[in-house]
This record gives sequence, C-alpha cells and structure tokens, in this order.
Amino acid sequence: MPHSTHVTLAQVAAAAGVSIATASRAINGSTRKVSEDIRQRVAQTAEELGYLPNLSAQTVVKGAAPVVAVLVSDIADPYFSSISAGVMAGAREAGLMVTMATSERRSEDELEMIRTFRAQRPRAIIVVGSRQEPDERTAEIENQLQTYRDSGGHVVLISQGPSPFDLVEIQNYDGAKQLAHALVDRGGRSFGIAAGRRSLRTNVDRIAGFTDGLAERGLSLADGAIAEAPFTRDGGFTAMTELLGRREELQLDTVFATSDLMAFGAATAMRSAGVIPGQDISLAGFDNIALAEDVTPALTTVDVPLEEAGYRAVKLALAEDPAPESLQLGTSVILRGSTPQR
Amino acid sequence: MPHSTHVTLAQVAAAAGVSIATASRAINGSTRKVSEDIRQRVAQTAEELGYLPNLSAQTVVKGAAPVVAVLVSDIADPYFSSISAGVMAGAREAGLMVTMATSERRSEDELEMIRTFRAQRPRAIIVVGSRQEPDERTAEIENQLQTYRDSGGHVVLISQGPSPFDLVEIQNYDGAKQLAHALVDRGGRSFGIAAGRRSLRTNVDRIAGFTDGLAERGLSLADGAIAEAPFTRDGGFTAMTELLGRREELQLDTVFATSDLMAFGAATAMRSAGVIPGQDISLAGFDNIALAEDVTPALTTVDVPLEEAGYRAVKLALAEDPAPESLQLGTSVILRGSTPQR
DNA sequence: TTGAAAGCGATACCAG
DNA sequence: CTGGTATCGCTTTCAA
Repeated sequence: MPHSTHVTLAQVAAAAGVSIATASRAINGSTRKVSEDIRQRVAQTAEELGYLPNLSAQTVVKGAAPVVAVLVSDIADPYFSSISAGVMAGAREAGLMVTMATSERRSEDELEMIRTFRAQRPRAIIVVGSRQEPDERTAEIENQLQTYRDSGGHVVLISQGPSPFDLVEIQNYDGAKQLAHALVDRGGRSFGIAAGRRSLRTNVDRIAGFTDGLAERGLSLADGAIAEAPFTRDGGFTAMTELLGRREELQLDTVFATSDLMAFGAATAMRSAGVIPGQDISLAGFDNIALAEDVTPALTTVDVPLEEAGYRAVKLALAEDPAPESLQLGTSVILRGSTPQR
Repeated sequence: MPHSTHVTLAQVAAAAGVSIATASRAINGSTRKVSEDIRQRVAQTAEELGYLPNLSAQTVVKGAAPVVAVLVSDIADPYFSSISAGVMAGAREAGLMVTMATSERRSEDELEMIRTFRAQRPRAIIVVGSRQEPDERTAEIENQLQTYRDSGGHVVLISQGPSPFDLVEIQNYDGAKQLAHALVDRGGRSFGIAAGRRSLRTNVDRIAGFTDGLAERGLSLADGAIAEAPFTRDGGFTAMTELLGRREELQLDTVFATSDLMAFGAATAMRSAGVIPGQDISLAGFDNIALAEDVTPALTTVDVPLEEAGYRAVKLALAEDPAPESLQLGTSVILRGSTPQR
C-alpha cells in the first residue's frame, strides 16, 4: 500500500485491546502505573505494528521538544564542527536531538534562525560564536533569547562575557598572553600579528592578551605590526602578505596569527614570498585544530578544548540552575616546530 | 512574569478581533484569501505580541515537519562537515530546518538515530557515509528507510550504489583511476597504498580504481603494497609506518592514501621515520579537503565536490520524482607538490 | 489499574 | 471573504 500513513497510538491501542490512555502509559511510562502483562502486550503490538511515537504530537502537549538547537557560523570550519561534535555527544547522553543552523556570521540570518529555533520549542538554544559589535539586530537577538528563556527555555552562549545567559567562555586573553611569554622565551623579539577582524571580540581578546604578554616581558609591538583581515584561512594569507610588505621596517622574526586557520593561510603566503615559516619567520596560531600538528613545520598554537566546550554547554543548559552560570575553559600553549628556539 | 507561556494563535486572533481561522490564514497564507486590511491588522498584532507559530502543532496537522534530517558518521571530520555545509545551504533555500545526528560508524547507533528521525516526521532523511558490509542491522536500517519512504518521506543516500533510494554518488573508482594515471605520468613506478578498512565500500572502490589505473599503464602492486588501517588520520599514520617497514622490498616511490586525512597521518609517519614526503617518497590523498593545499608539501589529491554533494542531495530529496534517481558527482585530479616529477 | 474525555496549537473543511 | 468546528496524535486529569 503506497503512501500508507503512519501507525498511530490509537491503532496500537485497538490492536492490543486497550484504551489509548493505557497504551500511552504503557509505552511512555508516565507517573501512573500499568500492570506488567498489559505493558508487555502493548509493547509487543507496538513493535509488531512498527509504531513510532509522533514527536510533534508529544511536543504540542508537553510544551517542549526533546531538542537542543545549535547556531554556528559555519559548520565546515573545524572550529565550529569540533564544538558541534561536543554538543552532539552531550545531546546524545541527554536523549535529545540536535537541530542545527548556520548564520554565516550575518546577524540578520542569526536573528532569523533564532526565531525559527524558537518556533520549534527546543529545550535549549546554544549560540556559538564570537561576540560582535552590537548593532540593531544584536539587540533584537538578545531580546529573542530573553523571551525564549522567560518562557522556560535555556540559553547558553559559547562566547565571551559578560552575558545575561549561561556562558561557556574560552580564555582567549590568558591563552594569548601565555603564548606571548612562550614565544619570547623562544627568542622572539620583533613580533607581528596576522589578526582577524577586531569587530569580533575573539580577535580583540587574543590581540590584547598577546600584546599584554609581550609588555610583561618588556616588549611592545611596532607601528603597523598588526595586519587585520577576515577571520578565515584566506584572511591569514592577506594579512601575512601585508606584513611581509613591511618586513624590513618591522624586522619581523615572529608572527602570531589569531587562529590556526589564519596561520595556515599565513604560512602559504610566506612560502609564496619565498619565506620559510619556522625558519625565516616563526609562526604561531590559536585553537589547536586537528591538523595543526600535521602541517610542516608543525604549528605552535594554543590548545582550546573545543569539543569539551560544546559538551559542557549542553550540560549547563540542562542543569536547571536558575542563576546564569559562567564557565571558563582553560587553554594551554603547545610548542611545535613552527617556533624553534632562535 | 517568569515562565510565561508562549503566545498562541488564539491570543493573536482575540487581540486582533478576528477568528482563529482567519488569523491562521492571514499569517500563513493558505489557499483562501484574506482581505488586505485584516491581513495587515493580524500581522501587526502578531508582531506586537511576539507571536511565533508552534511548529509542532503545524506538523501534527500537516503530517510532516519542515525539516530535513541528516545522519553523518562524525561531524568533526572535514569530509562530513563539508557535506553538511552543503545540506544546510540546500535546506536554507528550501526553507527547511536541519536536524543532525552522528552514528560514529556504529550501525546500532545508526539504526537508533533513524528511528528517532522517523519519529520526527521530517520531509527527508539524508544518510551520508560509505556503504558497509551488510549485517543484521544494515537490513533493519534499510527496512526503516523503506517504510519511511512508503509513508511519504524522501530518502537520499550520499554513498555508493546500487541503492533502492535516491543516491548521490562520488566517483571514487574513476577518480582513483585518474589519479593512478597522473602519478604514473609523474614518474611513479613502485606504489604503495595506505588504505582505510575495506569494510567500507569507499576504500574498496578507491583501491580498485587505483589498481586498475596502474594496470592500464602496465603496472601492478607488489605483494604487501596495501597496508590497511582505520579510515582516520591516525590510521594513515599506522598504515604508512607499516609500509615503511617494507620500504626496501617494495622499493616504494609513491604512496596513495585513500583519504587526505590518512595522507596527513602518513606524512607525519614519514617524517618521524626521517623520510621526506614529496622528496623521498611521493604522496597523494583523496577528497581535497580545505587544508590539503596548505600543508607542506601541498598535497596532490582528487577533488571531490563535497559541499555540492550535500546540496544536491537536498534538491534530489525535494524533487518529487517518483523513481529513485542516481546522481554521479565527477572528481578531478589536483596535482601539487607532494608528487613532483621524478 | 483502566478508560472517557478534555485539552495542546494549528489547519482546513463546510457553511454563511 | 470570514467564522465555527472537526481533526491531527498524544498526554493527562477525572471518574469509575
């Protein structure tokens, strides 16, 4: 029978010779109890008929969907996909589904996606991504999230504080500062930064941490030592090319790219300019994505527990703690071949 | 007011002084028409009250959720995250949400996830991943998908044929064959393969294509020239290490890793054995993931239009074509520094 | 313990 | 064009 419709609870109940109410209780154990033999019989016929509960119907009456919604900028970016992996692991443990959307870093899309999320009545909404410069939409987004929470939902940001919501925060500032120390220890003296746009807080924090770290060692950045470009692999290429144009005046010996992805682009830019990364100019990144240790030279970077961030975000969301909690995730410097002792 | 509940259509209708039916028609334009002024008024009050339709309620009556469900093995793997990006783009265009689950390559999880998907009544289910050796569960999975389709859903596999469902197929065999030709043209004579497990069709096909490609050039693989290991970055390391142990007898000059990720692991294995990839032994991968051109030496590989695969899968799912369609996605060899002329 | 019936929020048919 | 109402599949009082 083509296009047969789904098996419903009513059909199961009928086939088992019980009421719909009983069937419901038997299949999704409620508070009420059902005699063991009836439970068995219902379960059996449900199995035989291939019954699957209609999640939407359950959601309508229960008021919330067994779902956690995640908003990321770009799922193809290893940074976000690692976090997502953690979210999925957390959701799995909690018996929840995951619905995912990408904003491509456009706040208008972000707003639209969050509305759509809300329409779904998920148990939690997790928003991943750097805090941006506030604009008209940012405020409206926060508004949406507020009313979502007021109606019983849980919001977790994987971002930077301060925030009115639960927060999983990466220690960008501290990590960058430690990195600066380590690079100075390796003999770096004249630094450059291939930075992602400072409209993203992530970059602001990483730059500040790095600069302050240098200052604590009595060093400072020369004018024009920060080249800003899009926070992508190609941006890294662009920024590095710009820095190389000022190579002489800057006397560049070490470059910090504000993400591993940018560092990869930067390394390629170096090579196409005949500069050997790690040898002529040291290079460090941030994030410690999976491939950082496979490139040549292996990339010095700051390890960020991305998957854990996603996992903890789910836990936080489901914690039922009234007051917004904030979680700091530590980072650690990983020294590799791209920053040899000099 | 804490835990206030959601605004419902009834409330909007009341506030706008119209019937629920009219409000419904005004907000989600149905076949019926609504006078422009009433439409305006309803839209306005909906806006003011912050009304958002309850997707689940709509789904219950409509019979299907505005959702496409995607099952991947591992979202942190760039192969799958690229495909996912394409799926999300396609879904976005079609105005659908995406729910995602990971199976971690365990067929028991896969089965469970597909059941959960079905409970959601999505418009389409997309399963991404290599065909595996059939086991008890594989059959049950196919069963679930069958009955899902019989009840009006759409199933698309991004995998290998033959398949009773819509299929987006990567030309693994052809791509590997072309790669073999190209590598022979570059002067390769004694080949090794760092292969992922042959329990996955992907690997079987890539190995076969490569071997046949060599044969067409009058070459063949020596005994023990295929090292099999898990289809991961670490597996590549393992397999390469094994091949290096037989380096002398094999007289290895070129190694084909059945994925870029494996190639990265293989390159690292080479280096830790003091062998320089691209110089001492040529190395090629498969997939052309984003970072393949950023490693040193840049990795020769076979380009697979991953994002397009995801995108096309959604299109296929929504095409409303009764007969299962099958789509071949072409691949192309990308020659880079890891396989210099020798 | 079990069943009848009242919703949950929204759509769509059928009158008016 | 608009409104009343049956209905979708399921949960949960309220009685029995």
